[in-house]
Amino acid sequence: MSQHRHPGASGRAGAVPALPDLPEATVARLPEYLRALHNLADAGHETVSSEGLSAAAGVNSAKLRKDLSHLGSYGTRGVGYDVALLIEQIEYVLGLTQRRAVALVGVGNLGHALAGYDGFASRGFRIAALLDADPSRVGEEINGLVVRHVDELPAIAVEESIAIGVIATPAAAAQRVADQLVAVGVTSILNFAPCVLSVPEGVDVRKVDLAIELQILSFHEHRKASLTALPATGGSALTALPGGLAATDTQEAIGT
Amino acid sequence: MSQHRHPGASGRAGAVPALPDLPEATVARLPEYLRALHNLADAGHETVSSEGLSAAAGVNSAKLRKDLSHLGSYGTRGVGYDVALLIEQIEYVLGLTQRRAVALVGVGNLGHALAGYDGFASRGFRIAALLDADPSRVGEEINGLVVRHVDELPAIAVEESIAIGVIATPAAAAQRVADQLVAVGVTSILNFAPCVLSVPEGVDVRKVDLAIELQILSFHEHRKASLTALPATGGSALTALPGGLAATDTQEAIGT
DNA sequence: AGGCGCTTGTGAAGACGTGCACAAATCGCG
DNA sequence: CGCGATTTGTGCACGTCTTCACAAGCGCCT
Repeated sequence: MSQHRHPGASGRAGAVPALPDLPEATVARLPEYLRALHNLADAGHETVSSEGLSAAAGVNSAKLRKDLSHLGSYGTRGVGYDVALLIEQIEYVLGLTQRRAVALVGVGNLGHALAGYDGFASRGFRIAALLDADPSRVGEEINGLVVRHVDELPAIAVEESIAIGVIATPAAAAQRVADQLVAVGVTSILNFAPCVLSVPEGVDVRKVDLAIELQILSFHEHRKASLTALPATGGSALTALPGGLAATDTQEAIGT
Repeated sequence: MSQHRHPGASGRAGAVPALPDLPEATVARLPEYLRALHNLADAGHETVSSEGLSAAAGVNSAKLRKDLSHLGSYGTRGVGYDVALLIEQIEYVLGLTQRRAVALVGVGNLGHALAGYDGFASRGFRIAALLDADPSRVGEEINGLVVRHVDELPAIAVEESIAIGVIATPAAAAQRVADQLVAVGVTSILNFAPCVLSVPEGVDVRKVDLAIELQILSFHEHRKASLTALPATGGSALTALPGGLAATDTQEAIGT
């Protein structure tokens, strides 16, 4: 790409696209901010303070300001952030200005649901292909897309320009699919199969395991149960917990 | 930490086993270890070294040892860990020794898939109720369970002892459902709706947002693209990256 | 124009997580 | 019985993330 002017332009002579290498923790929160911003925009807000936005996104306001400061100074002191401008900025940084094609492999139970999930399209992704290794599933039409055989992947990768692969197969098949995706040049994979994937350097894999989330909750349940079973150390032990139970990823008691 | 207290048989000597408050990062990895251990057990292994297990789980071996050390000393120097014993220990700590009842609210696209997902049952969870607010969906049978109206929640919470609530509704309905779950005593919620939930203190909420995962991958795609587009500053900039691209949560190039 | 209230952006400190490197411990074998 | 090979458990240093607290900047009102 040549000079990719930021959406909002905003001067800064010939500034490079200059994706500042954001902290990973910040990157993980940007989509949340983006969603909150869209909600605010729909509600008619033109500007929002860090306090307001952080509340809508469920994070600490200082954290939000620091996160946003990493992508440049797009706020106005005494006023807040311009909602529309911030949306453009975040979408640019996240690479959402171009609609990315997603190949979904495995149209079983979960794959079916993913194929019909609205959230993808509304966030700038386009499911470009549905694939499965089971011949009996090939040909089925889901949500306007016909399921094709996974061996057609090379051809499909040429037709559509696949940017991201989603694996929703059983664990036993996941590694093979990953290899096939990598072979056709896919460098980002979202893995729903409960297994570890081995991929060459430069390929990013994110994993989502629904059962793991439940197990983490189970731990906290177990822990809470064992705590309430202890009448000792005064009731304060339970009510005075500042945020000790709070998990890194777990949103906690926000109050109203 | 000298006296090993086995989950099942151990004598529950008045005092609660006193779950050592594990670092949250450790808790999040335990389920992964558990899965790897089950695989090893199925493959006939009786013991496993930290090196072997960490490879199977896709983590650093030192990290694994430190994680396991938090739950006590269950390894044997020079030998490794007893697979069966470690499975018991982790399952105990995670509270999986008792099968927990899960209420799934929202049987739309995603809810349907979750209702049919094998991974829950095989990990010690039991979907005890399917609920929906849409009367036209009530009565439908999915995987042997009949969908009931969400207003029946109080009754159901008494019948079954619901430990965890799963929200798979549209975002607009999620907060109301969360309130209903909290009202019947649920203190752990897994939220698939793309919104922030507000819950009272002591209630744990974990969120899974499929679109967010894709957006994070999109960022890395965008970043990789902008890097390869820059021939300047010597090729070293690209090849010399030690692990700079590596994401905290993203598994990276494990090589073979 | 000047002051005042509000909000951003950031320095600094602390909490947390990670990974190296090594001492301690165990087994098997001669 | 002792020795070496092996592997766990952990002290320590380093990097990342979070949070507080506050100066700098902006707009509005008088």
